Amino acid sequence: MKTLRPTSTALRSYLQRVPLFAQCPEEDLDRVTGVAMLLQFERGEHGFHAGEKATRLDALVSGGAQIYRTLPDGSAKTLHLFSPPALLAEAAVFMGFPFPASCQFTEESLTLSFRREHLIELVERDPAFAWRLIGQLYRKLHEFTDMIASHGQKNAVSRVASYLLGFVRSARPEAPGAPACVTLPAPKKDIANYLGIRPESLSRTFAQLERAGAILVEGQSIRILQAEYLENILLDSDPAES
Amino acid sequence: MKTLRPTSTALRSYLQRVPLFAQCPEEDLDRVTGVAMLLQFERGEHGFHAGEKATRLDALVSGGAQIYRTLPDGSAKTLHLFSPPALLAEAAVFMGFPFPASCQFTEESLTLSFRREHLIELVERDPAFAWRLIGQLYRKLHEFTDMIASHGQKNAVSRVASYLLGFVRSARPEAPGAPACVTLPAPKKDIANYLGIRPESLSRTFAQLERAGAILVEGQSIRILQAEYLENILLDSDPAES
DNA sequence: CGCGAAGTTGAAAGTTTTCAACGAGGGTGG
DNA sequence: CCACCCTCGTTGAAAACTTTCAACTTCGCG
Repeated sequence: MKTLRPTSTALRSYLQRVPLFAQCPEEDLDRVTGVAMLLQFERGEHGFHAGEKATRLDALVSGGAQIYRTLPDGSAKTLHLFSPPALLAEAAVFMGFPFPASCQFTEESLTLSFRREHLIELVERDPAFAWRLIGQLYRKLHEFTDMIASHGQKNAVSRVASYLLGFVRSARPEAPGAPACVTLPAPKKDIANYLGIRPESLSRTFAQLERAGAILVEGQSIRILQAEYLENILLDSDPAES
Repeated sequence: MKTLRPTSTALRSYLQRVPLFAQCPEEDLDRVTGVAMLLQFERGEHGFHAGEKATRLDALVSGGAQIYRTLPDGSAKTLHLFSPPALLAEAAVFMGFPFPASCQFTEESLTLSFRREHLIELVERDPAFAWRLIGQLYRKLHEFTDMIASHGQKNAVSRVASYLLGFVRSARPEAPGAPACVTLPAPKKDIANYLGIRPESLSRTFAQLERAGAILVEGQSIRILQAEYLENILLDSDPAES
């Protein structure tokens, strides 16, 4: 981890992309800019470990990160894959609790970080900030809801289809007919872990969807040729029917 | 759904068992008691449906409820199984958003319910209340985290063991050596759905654990004879080893 | 008493995991 | 600059597991 020394205006432009701060009044932004730090992490480095007391809030502004938990048998389960902009473990930080899971950067990353006490001060000064925070937590709860529902899908193909469509839906003010292009937020082995399947199964599933002409895999980026095909997989496990 | 007319003191005693209100100052409790309703739901009845605007907060005080989502293919996935006392969809209510999932009572149940506007008023009057709310959301997030990690477990036996141990750990100020007794919060088919397996698989898994002498199944209640055995399943998929 | 839902059990079918081998890419050191 | 090594990804075949389908039992309730 390295602490960078950016200009104040650079900090400010990063700050405006972070969900929780985006709608803050100018006055708060000024105050926050003064206490923000810009940190750099290398690929594989940890942001925090499960059990540590939360004292700092990291906002991912570039790169990628994953939240994972170590299971009793020693293996790791990825709970969340983050692409910027994203807040990492905001709930634990605000409550001052130990982190319930660990955070590792899947690529070289930059975070905008704040010490806990500064944030608490901010909440107490601005009641609307508390509501924004609650809104963020709601959003995260909602994401987990989606994730658990996805994991409920019977077979690997459905889970992968569901995962890919998640990207198509979220980032799409573009041409509706054009083939959307998705860049995976982490190496495929991590994606597989997140989806609850083995890397081999993910590979086979991609190959299968590629043979069907639904997608085109080019390293870490995937072109969605027939979103319709993927949707049919979710509707019924036989996409050829419709 | 039926609206009951309990005495004010009865309401008050229910209220004190609800997490969010338990630590409220007397003054707030008085105010809340005045606007609380006691509702009765029959088994199978819905508390709310996905997509409806959240206007009322239900706190489960007796019975049981499940939160589920309908998947694209028409099947339902149980996201949460609640035993009293529990808050149902508090985040959606406070944010005034549509419910992201549906709520159905798995047994005849009683809820202590509040209209949204009354709660908003309460938050604005008492800033500490907002923190309690954030704490609740944190707890729920944490639960989801556990749940996703559990679902990551490879085989059905591990998931069931993990599920059972969850009860043992949470409700256990009792004798450490004595066999703990768990009452399932819903019919087995719903438990199976929640665990992401088929009812048949759950049945077989229970039978298997019973043959091993780890548990004793008596209808909806399960006696844990060897918690140690279950823990070993999680440590390594071969409990006989240790 | 009898119906219907819930639960149990068996056997076959279908998926995923596991194990193993191999190829491609990136980074390091000679 | 190239050889080497290690990780990641891919592919095949066998093993393990869960689901599916079907029949049967149990339980609760009208």
